[in-house]
Amino acid sequence: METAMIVKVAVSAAPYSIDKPYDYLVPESMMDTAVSGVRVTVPFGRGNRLSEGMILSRAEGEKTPKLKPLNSVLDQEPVLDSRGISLALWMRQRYFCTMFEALRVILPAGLWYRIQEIWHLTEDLAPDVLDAAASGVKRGTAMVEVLRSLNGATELEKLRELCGSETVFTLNALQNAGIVWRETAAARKTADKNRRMAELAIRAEEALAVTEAKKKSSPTRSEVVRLLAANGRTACSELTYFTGASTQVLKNMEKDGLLIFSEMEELRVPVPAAVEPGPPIILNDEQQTAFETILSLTEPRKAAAALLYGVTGSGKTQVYLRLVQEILSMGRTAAVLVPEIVLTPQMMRKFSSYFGDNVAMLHSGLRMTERYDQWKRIRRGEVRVVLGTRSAIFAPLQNLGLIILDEEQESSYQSENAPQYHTRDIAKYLCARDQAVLVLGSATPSIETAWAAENGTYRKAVLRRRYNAHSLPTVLIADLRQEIKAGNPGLIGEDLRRELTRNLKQGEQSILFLNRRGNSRMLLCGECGYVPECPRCTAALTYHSANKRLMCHYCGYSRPAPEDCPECGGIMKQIGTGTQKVEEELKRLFPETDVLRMDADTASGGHEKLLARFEKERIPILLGTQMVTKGLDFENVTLVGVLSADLSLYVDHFRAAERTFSLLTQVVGRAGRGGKTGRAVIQTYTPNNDVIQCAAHQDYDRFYAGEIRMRELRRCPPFADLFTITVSGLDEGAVLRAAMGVREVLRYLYDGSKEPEVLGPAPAPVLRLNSRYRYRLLLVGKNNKTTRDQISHLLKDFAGSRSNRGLHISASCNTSE
DNA sequence: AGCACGCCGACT
DNA sequence: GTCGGCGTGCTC
Repeated sequence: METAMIVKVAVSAAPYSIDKPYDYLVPESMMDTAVSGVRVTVPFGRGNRLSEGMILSRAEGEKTPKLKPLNSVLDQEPVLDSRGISLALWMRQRYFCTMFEALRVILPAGLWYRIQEIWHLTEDLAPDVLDAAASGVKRGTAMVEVLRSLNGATELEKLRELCGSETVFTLNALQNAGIVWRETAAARKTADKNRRMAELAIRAEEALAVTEAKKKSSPTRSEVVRLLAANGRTACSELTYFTGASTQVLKNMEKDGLLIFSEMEELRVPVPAAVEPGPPIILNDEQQTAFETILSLTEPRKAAAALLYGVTGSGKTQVYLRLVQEILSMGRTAAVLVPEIVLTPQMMRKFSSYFGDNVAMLHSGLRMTERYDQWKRIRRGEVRVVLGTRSAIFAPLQNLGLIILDEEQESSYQSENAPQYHTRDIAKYLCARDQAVLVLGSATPSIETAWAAENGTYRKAVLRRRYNAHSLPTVLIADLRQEIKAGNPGLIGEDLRRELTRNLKQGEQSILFLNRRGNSRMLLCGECGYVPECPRCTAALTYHSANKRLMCHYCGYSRPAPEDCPECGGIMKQIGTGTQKVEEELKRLFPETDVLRMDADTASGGHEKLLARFEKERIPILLGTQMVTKGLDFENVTLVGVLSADLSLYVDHFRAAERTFSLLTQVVGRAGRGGKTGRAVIQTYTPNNDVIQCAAHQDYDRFYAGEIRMRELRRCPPFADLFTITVSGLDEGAVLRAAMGVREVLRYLYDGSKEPEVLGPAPAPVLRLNSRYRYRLLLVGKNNKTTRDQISHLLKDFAGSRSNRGLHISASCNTSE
């Protein structure tokens, strides 16, 4: 038996159904560098296409003919240790993703490479010799022509676009004949889409002349040129937003000599100014007790978790700071996670004032390179505290002693795209691994966390006193049904109007909150009722006033808003209860008053700026969606209005009540944080609803008592887990049939057992997304290894079956939506 | 998924 | 005869 050095590799090209460690030979030249935790490129599949991979382990083994050698080693030293590899393995079975998908979220984006295959014509061959040889290969002559037109070398993807599906076959045949050769390059992904700029390549008048002449056939080009002529150099992302031109359109325009691209350095994220070291932290008795309770968990060096239940304004941050100080003094490290860091500047300031260079801030605003640098600093042990959002949980801290999840109930802790990990799960895993303490902080804990604290799984520490001891706001529940009876169909009822008037008179500021995501405003034909819909999704297009375009919030499709109805020629009207509509109503009611609107439409310029304006210029009314609820802390705000509390309450999701309660409680807590007592007005059509009542009284305990009963009754978390299995594809009938097939498999599997229960298939909330129909099945049971393994098998079987060609299947557990 | 192989019918 | 369609099986 001949032996050789063999490595096990997680291959990125392997989809879920065939994901496993693949064995590769280590060539002599890579003997020193090909160790576990380094990334490699490997030939994979029949065509030996190059794929990225990561070495998981290495050992001497039998040399079988099947084994292929590694192609190259990408890292000089490992980017992941064995514990990181174990984490990826754990995520793989927990989130139904491939090993490589897990690795992709664990490592910082700036570290990743983009594999390029560049094909060259053999340079030293005379053209006629080359042609003669190419004519012997199927489609060879055409391929050679294409390559010649591209100066003899180009990327595989480009050739694919131009030559179709048989490209790889033809190239391989040409390569065997010595006519072309393949270069593979692994380029660092540095291009950030926001930094790519475009400008006109020729004089504006010339460019306009060209495109205006062809305006009929290529209106988008004409739009792009007009915008560039008016604005000069513009970011490609903006061009896309304002004109609807795809990247392909822009690329083609470059090719035709109309545009040139350039890269612009993104603005540097301001380095937190050197802050004065903070004064010693003095805790009040309640905080001290909470601090000691949690600290006592660190002593036996056994993994443990605590819920820090602290009402708004009770000073949770002070407790966090003290805990981190203690952990550092023990020689260990700490991670502090927040839902959205740009909204917690006070927290960032505090952490830098107490921990200085010892703390690394990780948030989405960082440039990829900056993020990568922070990662390197953490890895080298130069940083011992990390403060950041969701993905900061993967910061490579050594000797971890403490993880804090602030506002642990926030849905932003769950990733929206595969793998749909929840930061809390990862934190639990890491704490168990490192015998660290997990602190879940919240004024409105998730029901699962509160349950675990109730039954003793978590310790519980409580802060019930508001820090500055000012009283709770006076809350008024306004009954919108009365408004309708009184013939006022508007969005702002009498009570709210009265309170607003009072605030305006007193020169105090107000915040109005529209309990709805984003800004949804549609166009509707006033005559025939036609509503423009997305051609790719089952969704109405929303109207954006900033660019006067209709856009799809799901897939990004956009087109110019028509003035007349394309069906009947009638005049198009704007409808929807978005913030813009509220703004108009406010203008009617208070014509003299400034209103600052903050939503998805206006926030592109950065909401910090808007918030700063609100505070500085003392603009009387701030109107916004979800984002106005978080972290706002303004002395002069004495009135908060919730326009329609029902909007998020009657949603078909087991978390609807929890979210609404949390949202309303936070909003109400915004009022009167200065010396003055605040007021809150909650408008609703169901004033007797328990959730709204509890939120109005800031009564979490009562809310919890009611909700936990409901969860048990309905078999929702924490009493059962909800697995969602989604089947998608282009043909609705095929998707539905396949989903029914999956149901049969599950029914058969669980026949006779009480659990798990199988529900569905039902259409997804957005049935068609990006031209794909989606049907879902629900599995109600316990998220344990057995069930996960069964689902995993099901997914693999499904993907492996011929009859499911063109269909896709995925699974997730307890996810939002 | 992505690719090659191989087996058939419709053309030069 | 050969081109290209699609069904089938494999990925170290």
